[in-house]
Order: sequence, then structure tokens, then C-alpha cells
Amino acid sequence: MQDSTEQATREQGGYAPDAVETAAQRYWSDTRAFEVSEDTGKPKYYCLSMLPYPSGALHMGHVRNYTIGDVISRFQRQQGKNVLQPMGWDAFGLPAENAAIKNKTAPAKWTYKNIEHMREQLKRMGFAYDWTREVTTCRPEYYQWEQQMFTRLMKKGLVYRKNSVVNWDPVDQTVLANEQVIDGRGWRSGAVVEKREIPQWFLKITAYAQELLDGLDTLPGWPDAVKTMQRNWLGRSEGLEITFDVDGQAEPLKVFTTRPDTLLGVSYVAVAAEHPLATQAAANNPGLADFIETCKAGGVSEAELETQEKRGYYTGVDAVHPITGEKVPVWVANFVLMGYGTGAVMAVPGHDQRDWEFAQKYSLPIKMVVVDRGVIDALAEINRDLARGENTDATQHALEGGRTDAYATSAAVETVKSFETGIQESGAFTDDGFLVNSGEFDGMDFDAAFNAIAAKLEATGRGERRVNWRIRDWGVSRQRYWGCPIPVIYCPTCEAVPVPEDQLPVILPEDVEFSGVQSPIKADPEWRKTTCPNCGGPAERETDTFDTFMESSWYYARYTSPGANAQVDERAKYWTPVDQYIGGIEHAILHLLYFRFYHKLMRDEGLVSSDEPATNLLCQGMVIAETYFRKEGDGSFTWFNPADVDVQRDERARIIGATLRSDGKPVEIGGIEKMAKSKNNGVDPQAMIGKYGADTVRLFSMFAAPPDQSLEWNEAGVEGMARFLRRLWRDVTQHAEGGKGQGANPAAEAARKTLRRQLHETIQKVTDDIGRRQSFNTAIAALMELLNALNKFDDASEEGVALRQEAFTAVVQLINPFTPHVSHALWQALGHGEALVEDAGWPAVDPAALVRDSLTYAVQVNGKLRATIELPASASKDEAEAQARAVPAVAAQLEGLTVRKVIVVPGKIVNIVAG
RNA sequence: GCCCGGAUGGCGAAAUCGGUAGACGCAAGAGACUUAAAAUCUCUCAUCCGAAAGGGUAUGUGGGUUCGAGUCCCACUCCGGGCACCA
Repeated sequence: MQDSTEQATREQGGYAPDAVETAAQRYWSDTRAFEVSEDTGKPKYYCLSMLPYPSGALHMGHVRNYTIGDVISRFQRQQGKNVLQPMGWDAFGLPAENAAIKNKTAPAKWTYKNIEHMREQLKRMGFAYDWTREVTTCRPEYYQWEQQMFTRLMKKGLVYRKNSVVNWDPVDQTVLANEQVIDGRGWRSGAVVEKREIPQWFLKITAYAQELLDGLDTLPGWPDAVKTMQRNWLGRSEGLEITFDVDGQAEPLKVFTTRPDTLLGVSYVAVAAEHPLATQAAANNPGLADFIETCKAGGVSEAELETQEKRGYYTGVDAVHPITGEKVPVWVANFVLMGYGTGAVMAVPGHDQRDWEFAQKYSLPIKMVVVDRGVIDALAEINRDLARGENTDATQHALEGGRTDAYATSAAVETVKSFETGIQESGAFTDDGFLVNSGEFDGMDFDAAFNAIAAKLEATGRGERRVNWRIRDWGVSRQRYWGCPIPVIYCPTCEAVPVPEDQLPVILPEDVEFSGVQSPIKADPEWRKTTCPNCGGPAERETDTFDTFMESSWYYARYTSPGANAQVDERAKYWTPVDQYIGGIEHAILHLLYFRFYHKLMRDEGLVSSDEPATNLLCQGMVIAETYFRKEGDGSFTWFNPADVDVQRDERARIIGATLRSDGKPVEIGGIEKMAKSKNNGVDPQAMIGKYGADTVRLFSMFAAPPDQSLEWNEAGVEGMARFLRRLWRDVTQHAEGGKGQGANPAAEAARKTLRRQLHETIQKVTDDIGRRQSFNTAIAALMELLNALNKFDDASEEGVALRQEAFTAVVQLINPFTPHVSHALWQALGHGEALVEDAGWPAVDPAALVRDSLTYAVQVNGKLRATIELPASASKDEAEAQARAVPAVAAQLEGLTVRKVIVVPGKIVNIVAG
């Protein structure tokens, strides 16, 4: 054992990752290095990574996410900040139920076991977490405060109950998650899924819609892509709610439209299958009733609804156009959703593509009521002719479909006719334009028509200006066991009553049998039995649980207040908002919107004092890897892990094939995909740490790609990082053996001056790359370049050694956020004592070291590079031009040409334009 | 279907505000050291023409703006993320 370790150490140039990492981690834990408190004179910095779902083992996505967070945390600590970096477990959720069915174990037991394992894995990575603040969301100590908040929101009127539609598996008699619906069928039963309405609890996120929208403008530290997606998701639109009377019915039909300018082009009205008008009309219309029944097939996800074939059925009922008084048919259409707006839409096939396709399919009229500038001008010309009495007969003749070429207005007529033909035959004209065929509104543009039509409808009580939102209220009910119980009691006399605070928490039993068919708390009649807090009569508990997004919406606040006998205490106001939040882009909308919403709910309860939960957000990309497979005789695929496959290359290093190591026979290359169990291309972080050490794994995951892009795992690349760390270790320890050197002016000699300039340029770049740009890969590349330069620097003088001491000290500090264990050891080797390198600070840039005497100019002729020249930093534009033109290669290019223009960008480029 | 991204050598990438495309790393090739292997070190490495000097072509495709475009604009192709019950 001893021998093999020593041999391994010698082979690796003295760098033994295991020993180095164990020692550093022991030091951090013994000194409680990352436990923080509020009472300090330093500025606070709260760095938060999205908490993991304890699925069983850490995967590379976690490693990447948490390494980014740790790099930022350690960097900020080196800047002198009081840094909080916590960790916890998003422990409720569907996978625990699935595992419970498969392994015949309770979801709680499985979850706690996974947490134990994954906590050890995180500790092995050396992340600077304050573990005293760990939260586990499935514990009553955590979720009781979520229940308390919910009951308070009930009393505030921000919670309500209404029917909403879910995926129903008619065979398993259970509600399915969208994920469990595959091609419209239940994933276990294979039965065609149905839509079913059940009562559910909702949080009024729409009450905060405007604030959630406006708040995006106060978040310069969030990616534009995320803000744009949230803006579109909130979907604020200004329009008109228009009332159509319905023939033979007292109840009118309300529709919302953002295009009231097209009102005169309405040729039908469409309602959702669940709309009361549809139900009523179906009562004595078996065909319609059948159609409504078929609309119930399939799942409820928007992707499924929006891609299914658009179908409809005439109700036999007509509505009355609010301006013309004409009758327009009312259809039931499968693309109209009861959950959006009023569950009814007016259809304008001429100016909406979906309405156009529907009209084509069912032979409904298509009317042109909006035209572009060219057409409105042509119509004006025709009207002028008609008014003057010129070509009247001919123009009329042409408009009615006769010859147009012989007359003065033929071009204008042709313009109008071809535009209209386009709308009839090719597709809707959906741009804003000018109104035609709209009576008193003819000739108006979008804004004028909007206002005029709104005014007219408002005057007759048939229209109302309204702001409509795409976002719907947050449905928080789930018909599952492994979640936080919803703290409500149903009483036959008092109806739904919130559980009083002194009776909270409502505890979820953990020691249960779980078959998967039904939630144990739904199956157990005893659990739900209780008494009404109002009247004391017999009552029943709610057996639904919360959406797990509820827990992940406020965990960041709980980290600030460990042990508090409230949701959070005053400490939350010190730590929040989060200074840097890090997580996957897949959370851009749902989680990050609920997270912002819940922060505002807590603010309005006086728990936090800011308007937004996080000032900066970094969304990291996925971790991907090559896939390899064989197609078996029965048509199935066998996927092989990249670790078990050898790749063959041609003489130019292009991949030409791959073989399975165990049998040497070829396998197919399946392309690069997100690491997933289904494709067996996941790389186990544990194995990588065991082989190379945590620092190497951390360094590779930060070097191989910028944080917001996908990262391809490549073991050869990991080896490259291990090589780099071995070199660093060897260079620093060899230097340290030779002493620290001395010398007042290490920059007196040219090579020393150049090296010292590169050192300080590197300090500047790494500081900017980590602190501002979050460009970790280029920061590491700059450190590699500096180490390469240090290797070539062979000045053995006292001044040279002193410069090397300055450089290695800076390198160890600069690389510390990425490889803290190596830095911890090398900091000691350099004679800086045992103190944590984070608290030792960050190297400062010496501006004097950055000064350059000369600058390189690129010389271009007509934009093509012909030479580079070195000029004194003080050179003027004229001098630069003269020097550039004097270069023989440039002069040769200019031979016989006339110089037209010369562009000189000081310090960069001279471009001579000649012809 | 809708919303949001992305595309640069054999590969991962760099080029930060429109100014020398390919830094850094991987892979590959040649060499040194070694009995040998590993490790380590040195050199070559976008592509085409050329002995070389040098020149041409290149940042998914097609256009445009500009003295100058990977970067800005327009149109497209392909790939990825999200779409409210996966987390």
C-alpha cells in the first residue's frame, strides 16, 4: 500500500491529489472555515446554486453547477467579502414515488439514503459550503412554514379553489404528470389519456403579473434570454373584450382580442369544448356531443394541444356581430382553451393564420378588412378615377373580374385584386395595415381603428378596453403522496377552512406502504379524519399535496435563518437578496418566476425587504457526451458507456470507428447527447474524482467550455488538466526549494520586464474574467499561458528568483477558486503559512508593470492583411501611415494604384484603401 | 405549433466596444530521454496552390451595410432548451 502510493506520487511529479485534498478538506472542516454569521464589518455576498433533487448520486450537471458556484464564492471571499454559500435538498417529488414502487421501499427512506450519499460526494468535491445551514425540504421543520404561509395567503385572498383540467389515466384511475403521458397515452397502462376536471388550489400569481413584468427591468444582472422568455410567458397584451349576443340566449358571449381593427372581418366565433355554451348546445345535438367527447382524448400539455390537428364543429347557434348586426356562426374548436381568457375567440380568417386554416378546412368565409400601404394607395387611385368619372365603366368591369390591361387604372386594380386573391388562396395577411370593407372605419390605421372601434363598442356597452395576460394562476395541488400536505380542512358546514397556525404542521406520514396506485394518505381514511377548527364538527383533511416548486421557491430564504421559529427571521434581511444565483437554463421560466413571485409574497409579509430575490443570475449549459450503441437482432438498441469504448482515428485524427473494449468488436457512434441513463453516456463523477482528484475534475469542468454553453465530457481533456496541475505542482515546489530570492527592481532587465508585464496582465485578465465576465475558461487559459512563460524564464539571479516568487504566489492565489486544494498546499510550500488562501486575498495589479513601449499594428491594403509593424507607443497617426506605406510588401501591393483613403486606428490597424 | 438560444480547424474552444480569425487545451505527427514502457521535454499542426518567397479560400447557407463583418441587418437551414403535473 505504502509503496504503491509512493510510486504513484513519484510518477505524478510529486503531486498526490488524494493526500492533498484530504489534508485541505480536514483543515477547512477543523477550522469551520466556511461557517459564516451576520455580525461582521465586511460586505456580505450570498452565492447560491440551485439545490439538487436527491436522485441517488451526483451527476456531472451537479458537478458543473456547484463548481461554478464555488469558484464565484471563493473568488468573492478573496475580495474580502463575507460569503454565504449554502446547500440543501429539494427532497419531495415524483422520482421517489417511482423508486418506491420499483424497490418496494418507502419514498422517505429512499430519499434520506440518497441524501446521505450525495452529501458525502459533495464534500469530496471540496465545495465551500456552510453545512450548518443545510435544508431538507421534506422535513416538517422546513415545510411547516410553507403551510403557514399558505394559510396566511388564504386569509389574504391570494388563494382560491377552482376546477381545472388534468391528465387522467382511465385504466390506472390516476392523474398523470405531463411527463407520464407519451404520445397521448399513459406511460404504464398505455391507455389513451383523457382530460378530466377536478377542483384544485391556486395561488394568484396574476395579481403580481404587472410587478413581475416591471421587475425584469430592474435586473441588469440577469441574462436577456431569461428576461425575454419571462416577458413572453407573462404575455401582457392590451386589447378589447367584445360582447357578442347569442341568438335565443340571455347569456352573451365574451371574447378577448388584441386585433379589434379586424372586427369587421369576423366570419365565425369559436368556443372551447368545455365552454358552457358548447355544453348547452350539445344537449340536443348528438353530433356535437360526440365531437366534444372526442376533444377529451389526449393530454393537457400545451405542446400537445398546439400541435394536434385543428378540428371544429358547428353548434347550430349563431352570434350577432356587435357592429353590423349580422349573424356569425358559433363553432366549438379544439384549439380554444377554456383556461385562457374567456374560453372563446372571434375568428378573422383573413388576418389570422390559424383562423385562415380553420376557415379553409370548413369552407367558412374569408374577408379582407386590412391591407398594406400599396393596396390602400391603389384603392385611392381607383376611387379618384371613379370620382372624376374617368374609366368608370372600365374600372368597374375590371374589379368585377374582366380585362384590366387596357385601362389607365389597370395596375392599381391588379394590385388590389392580387392582394385579395392572396388572402383568399395563400394565407392570412397578419401585419398591421389600413382598414377596408369596414364602413365608417375605412382608411384608418391600426391605432386609429383600435380607438374608434373601442369607442363605438364602449358607447353601446359591447366592448371594454382590457389588459390580458398569458400567464395563468399557479395551480399548486398535486394528487400525490410524496409532497407537502396542503393545510386545509373541509367541513360540511364551514367548507374549506385553513388549518389554524397552532395546529401546524400537518405532518406527512413517512412510514408507509406505497403501491403506486394511490397515495397512502388518500387510501387511509383515518389520516384524513379531523374536526373543523371553526365549528368543532367532524371534517376531513385535504389529501392533495403541494407542487414541489413550492419548496424550491423559498429555500434560499430559509438558509439565512437556520433554526428560526418562523419562516425566516431578521437574518434574512441581512443576507437577501442573493448576490449570485446559478442553475440550469431549463429553469428559465417556471422555477425562476415562482421564485420571484414567492419573494414578493414574503416581502408583503414583512419577511424580506427587497423586491427581487436575486440580483445576478448565471444559467449553465448541459453536460453532454458521445453515445455508442449496437442494434440487436430483435431491433432493440444496446448502449455502451464511453468509458468502455475505444475510438479509432485516421491519419488526420478524424474518428473513423469505435470498438467495445471488452470484445474488440465495432460499435456504432450515435452522436453527442445530454448525459442520460437512457443512452448510457453518463460519466460518473465519483470515478473521475477517484482517478484524478477533485481539483482536476473541477478545473476541467470550468475549462472545457464557457459556463452558459453545453460542455462535452472528454477524458483526454481531463488528463490534460491533470498534466497542467502536475506541472504547476512541480514548478512551484522546485522553485520553493531554492528560496524566495531578493531584489528591489525585478523589472530592470528586458526578459524580467516582459515576464512581469505578462504576470500583471494575467492578474488583470483573470480578475476581470472571473469577477465581471464569468468567463472561467479564458481565465484558466491565461493562467496556463503564464505558467508556460514561467517555464521558459530561466533567470537564476536573485532578482529572477524574486520575480518567480511574486509570480507563483499570484498564480496560486488566482487559481485558488478553481483548485482550492492544490492552492492550499502550494500556498504553504511558498512559505506563506497555513492561513487560508481565501483570506490571504487577491493579488493587485501594478499599473507600472503594464506599460508597453511599443505596439503592433496590422497593415491592411483594401482590408487584407499584408504586414504587421512594431511602432513606438507614442507614434502619431501620420507616422503610423508613413511606416505602413514604407513596408516593401505593402508598397508592392500599392504599385500602380491610387491611394484613396487611409484609416488609422491608433495602436491597432492601418488600412490603406486604393484602387 | 409558440417562445428563447446556438452553429468558428480532426475535436473542445478564443477573438470582451465592427479592427491581425483560430489564444489555451485535446487529438495527431516528428524528435529527445529511457534496456523498454509510462511519465516528461522539444518541434509541427485551418485549408488549397507553390520548392520557397508568397498568394488564394475560410467562422452553418444566401443576400446586405461598412475602408473593414465571426461580431451589425434581412431571409433561410440544422441542432438544443422551455411550453404551466419531470425537477
